Amino acid sequence: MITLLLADDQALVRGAMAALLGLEEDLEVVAEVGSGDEVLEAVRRTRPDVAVLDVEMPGLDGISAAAQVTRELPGTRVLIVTTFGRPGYLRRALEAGASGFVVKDTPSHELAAAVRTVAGGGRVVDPSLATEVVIGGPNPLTDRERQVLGEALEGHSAPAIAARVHLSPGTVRNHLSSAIGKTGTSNRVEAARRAQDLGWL
Amino acid sequence: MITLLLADDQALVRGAMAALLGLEEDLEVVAEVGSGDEVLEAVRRTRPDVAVLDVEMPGLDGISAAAQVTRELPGTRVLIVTTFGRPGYLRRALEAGASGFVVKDTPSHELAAAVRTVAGGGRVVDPSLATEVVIGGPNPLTDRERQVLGEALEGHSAPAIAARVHLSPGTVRNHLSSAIGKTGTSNRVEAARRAQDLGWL
DNA sequence: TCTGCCCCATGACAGCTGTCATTACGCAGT
DNA sequence: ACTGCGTAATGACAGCTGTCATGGGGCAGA
Repeated sequence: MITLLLADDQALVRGAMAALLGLEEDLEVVAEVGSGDEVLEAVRRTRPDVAVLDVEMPGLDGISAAAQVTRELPGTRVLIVTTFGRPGYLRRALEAGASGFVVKDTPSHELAAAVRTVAGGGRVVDPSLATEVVIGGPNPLTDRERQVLGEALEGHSAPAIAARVHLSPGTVRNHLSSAIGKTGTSNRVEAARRAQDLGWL
Repeated sequence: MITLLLADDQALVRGAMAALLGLEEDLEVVAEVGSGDEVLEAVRRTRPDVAVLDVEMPGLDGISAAAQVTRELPGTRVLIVTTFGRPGYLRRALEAGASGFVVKDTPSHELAAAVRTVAGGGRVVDPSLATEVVIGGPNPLTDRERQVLGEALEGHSAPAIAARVHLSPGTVRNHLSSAIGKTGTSNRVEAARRAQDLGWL
């Protein structure tokens, strides 16, 4: 019997996945949580074979939670299940020690198969994303560029961003200009969107 | 026996919801589709009692699909299930003839209850969103403002938007300025985000 | 040590942005 | 007929944006 923990902020989706996996003879959902902050505690308590984590969650995101779990309780393997198939997510998930990465577009019957593979010590990776990771290469943005781009995503102006991160407006614009160049876009909004799509934020 | 159609672009979520609802004695999933374009055809073919539709789907969105269904086959009632609890979505869903509106944050066991209520001719509406609709009031944006704001959301500049919608750059800026005023924001990016959150796009 | 990279900053430039006043047309409702 | 609204356009203004050149400091690797 393979025991499972499910983490997804959308209660309906979480419950539905529990129902889906509960139909399998050899799988048992032993814990469900709705935020990344609760994952570690629940894993400590229930010691599941596999933790199925969503990336987008309030509080701690699924990838950070995966890092916690693989560091403290390596007996529990991690399978990341996410809405957004961003190459950067996959890279970061694997760096965090996740054993599998599946997008929510995949057929539902493959989820149980992925869980079994991961539980058996294997790895499951979306093939189309894997190729994108190879093509896309590593994240070229510096820390400051990411930070400033993240603020720009909210719609703040350069002077506003400067005040928030304690820099001069001119420096903010330099970082933005650099990020625009690296993303191959022509303004901060496009740059922020592209960076997010590639998982560079 | 209540028959159901499920529409959600994420196969995993769709399958999981089918599993969840399939556990209920009195419910039966008779059709599953992954895009809004397929909804009407599937409803015509299977004549379900309730169509459970996601809003965010490729092609035709869930609300437009709901309008098609309630117009052509009023015997099938529509329950909208969405990730984003935007007030404007609720308003538009009800205008489109939907009988229920549920966000994916709601507990999974309530979904079956919502389905039964809708099937019985009742209405299900998320109470917190209902109050927001009352407070928020109707969409104040004009057609042009929505159109221009939608382009701005993509990160296009005023001259670029002007070329796309066949207007003068000055006129585009006038519409944007007006939209910024109506949303109570201070630039086009914030305005577009706010408008989207309120379901005004 | 020297090179390279990241960081921070300034100044200058052309171009874009948000606002306002003003004009004009068409199309409703009164 | 008159008013109001949406649409479209222009011109002007201050301020913001993206780019470039240039300077400096720190910190790693060769």
